[in-house]
Amino acid sequence: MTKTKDRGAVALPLNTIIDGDCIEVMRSLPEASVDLIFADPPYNLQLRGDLHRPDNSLVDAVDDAWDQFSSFEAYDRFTRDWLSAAKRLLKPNGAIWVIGSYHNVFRMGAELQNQGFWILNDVVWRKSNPMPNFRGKRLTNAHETLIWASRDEGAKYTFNYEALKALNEGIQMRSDWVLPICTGHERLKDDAGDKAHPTQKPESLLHRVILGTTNAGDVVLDPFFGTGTTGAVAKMLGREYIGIEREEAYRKVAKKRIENVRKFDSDSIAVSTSKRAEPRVAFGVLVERGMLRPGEMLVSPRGKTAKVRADGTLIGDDVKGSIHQVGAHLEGAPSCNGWTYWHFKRDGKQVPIDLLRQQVRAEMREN
Amino acid sequence: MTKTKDRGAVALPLNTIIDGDCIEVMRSLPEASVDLIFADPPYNLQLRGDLHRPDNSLVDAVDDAWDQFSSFEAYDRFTRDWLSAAKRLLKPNGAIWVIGSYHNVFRMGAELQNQGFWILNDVVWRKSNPMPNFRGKRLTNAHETLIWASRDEGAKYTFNYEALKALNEGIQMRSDWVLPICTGHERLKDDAGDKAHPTQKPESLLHRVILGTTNAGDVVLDPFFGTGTTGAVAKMLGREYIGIEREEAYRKVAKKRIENVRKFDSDSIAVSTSKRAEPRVAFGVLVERGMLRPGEMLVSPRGKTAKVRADGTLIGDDVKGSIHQVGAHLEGAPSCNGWTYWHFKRDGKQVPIDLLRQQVRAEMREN
DNA sequence: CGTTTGGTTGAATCATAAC
DNA sequence: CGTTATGATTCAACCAAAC
Repeated sequence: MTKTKDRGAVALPLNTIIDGDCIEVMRSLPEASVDLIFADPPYNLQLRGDLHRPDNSLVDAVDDAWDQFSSFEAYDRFTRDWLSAAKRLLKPNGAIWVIGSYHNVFRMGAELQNQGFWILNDVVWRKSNPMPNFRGKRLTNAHETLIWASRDEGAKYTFNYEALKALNEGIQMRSDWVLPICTGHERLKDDAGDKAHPTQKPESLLHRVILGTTNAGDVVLDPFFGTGTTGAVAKMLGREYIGIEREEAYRKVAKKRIENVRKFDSDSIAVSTSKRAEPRVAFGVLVERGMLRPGEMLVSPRGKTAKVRADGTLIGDDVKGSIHQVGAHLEGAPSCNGWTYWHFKRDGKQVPIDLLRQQVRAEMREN
Repeated sequence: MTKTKDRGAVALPLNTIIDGDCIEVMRSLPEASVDLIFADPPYNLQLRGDLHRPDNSLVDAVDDAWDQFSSFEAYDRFTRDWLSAAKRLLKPNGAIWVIGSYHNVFRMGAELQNQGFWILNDVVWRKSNPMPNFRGKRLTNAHETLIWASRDEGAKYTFNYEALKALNEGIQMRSDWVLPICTGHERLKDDAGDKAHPTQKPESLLHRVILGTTNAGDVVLDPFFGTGTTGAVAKMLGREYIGIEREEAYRKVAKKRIENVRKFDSDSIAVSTSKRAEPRVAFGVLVERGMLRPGEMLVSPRGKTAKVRADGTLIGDDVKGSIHQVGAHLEGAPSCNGWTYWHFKRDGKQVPIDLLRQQVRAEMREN
């Protein structure tokens, strides 16, 4: 899996997690060699005292040393340094994603502009299940903000418009994304059973970022690698990753995690480019949320099969397209409701995919 | 309707629209005299050329002179000046709302922090009907960002938690608000039938802001008044407004608009309040009034018991003190609300002692 | 085995009046 | 001003145990 790309004198260590401070490491890597950077830096939360829930339990806050800065000036200096090192690494048509909260995102956004990055969108991750405001003193902090920017104004950045549109019921993707926070089995635990990292991001978020703004084979670098969500999703989607992480415990967890990830096959990774492909339902969301996996086979009541692709389309023996199109073709029918036609296997039984849609709808209703 | 508030030498011109540059005007008004500022400054859009829809019609872009700045530095200087003038105007417990897009909001947010404002929330206005991205080159820009900040860290800002919770079907209000953009009858037209202002904000947005973060009678200032949405909603909700606007055409439209607005009656303006705003009642008063008798046993939901003493304290097996102290001790909790924790028996049923406090408060209101 | 219930938790700048 | 005491406050998701 590990390989390198030679860029003149220095090699680019692909699909590895580099130990060290991200600024120093980035400065040591060859310039103009990376297609996309995804960065989830410390938020500088500035929490004051303890916080208890109404039931008197204590909230496990982010109080790690790596999130502490002495002042806005110190945080700005840090931001300036890592962003300029990142810019140097990007190819001319490369792009960057950063994520943050109101504590730090305004400073990151301003510095991106100061350094000549060109903001393409700010994107709101609307959390379907945020932590409430326990004291009733403010609004529930229910979102985080991502900024997507190209290296320079006028850059020919990558944007898979049709793939994201397919993920969004055939309607063009908006700048607000409703996704659950990372919990349950996806949330990595340490040996003691506690969360391995206080701020692990959901794979669904990275799925959308990487699918939408890179091509297969692109190099994706994450300078604040943590537990390696970026690397795991990049590997699934057939992209090359480079992680930088200075905490040994995080590196260890990330390495093991990514080793267990299987790359989806090429058919599954291919995204829609046809303007005709306009699925009328958000089948792609099931894939994005991990309810169905790219490469997984769906079955019809009469035994026809088709394979799930990462952008929410299907591929059969001699046909590809939406769940409805593929179903109609296999049945020789003018139309077909893919939601009731296609089934997946769970515990030996065949279950219609419509069941999964109902689950998603239930979650969406709650917003 | 027009009136003034004297603050020493200079009068505060309430419910008027002041002609002039907002920085100069704000500097001329008395300091620490305003409860809330709502600011919708120029976004510095940096548009590059005309944009046409797929049907070749031309998009009517924001290309007004007031939105043009020569550089980020010029925009930052402008932001610094109007924000510092605004901060001077705010009462110690005052607060500010600003709204912007990714073009300017990061610079505003950073400058708010630089000047010592304390960010309380960033709020996403998620547009239910945004303009699509006609070129398919980016995500649909479907939201704008508001920042809510108090004048200083530690300020006792106004937040009508219960009112916003009621607006949200009984669930606490989140930081993402889904509201339609301003269209239809609400969208003001000029004499030629064109939109009177390119960026008129919906009244629903200001309704939520003003209802949630001011009290009736508070002074709300808008330094970029435009067509006066802030003034119109402030008047409806029984708040005093001050508008500053340098364009005569906007002032004229705003004045006429607000004259036609009727204030809601007092009952409609009153909002749900929290228990915190209710007068404090000493537990001993219940004993004093014979609602509970010394020697009577109180019971917790989980079966703990304590005895009422004549001085309004409780005594348990190995602890005595206030209803809160004894409850906290018996539960091993850092704190405990004795009013909801302790119950007395009436007709065989367990009733929380908070019911008795409500009776006392009802009697107090009648006097 | 399916369903219900109870417990836990998540990037959080989370109190205030009285003394 | 600091200290002490009162007392207000939660939503969705997941999981394990109970039924």
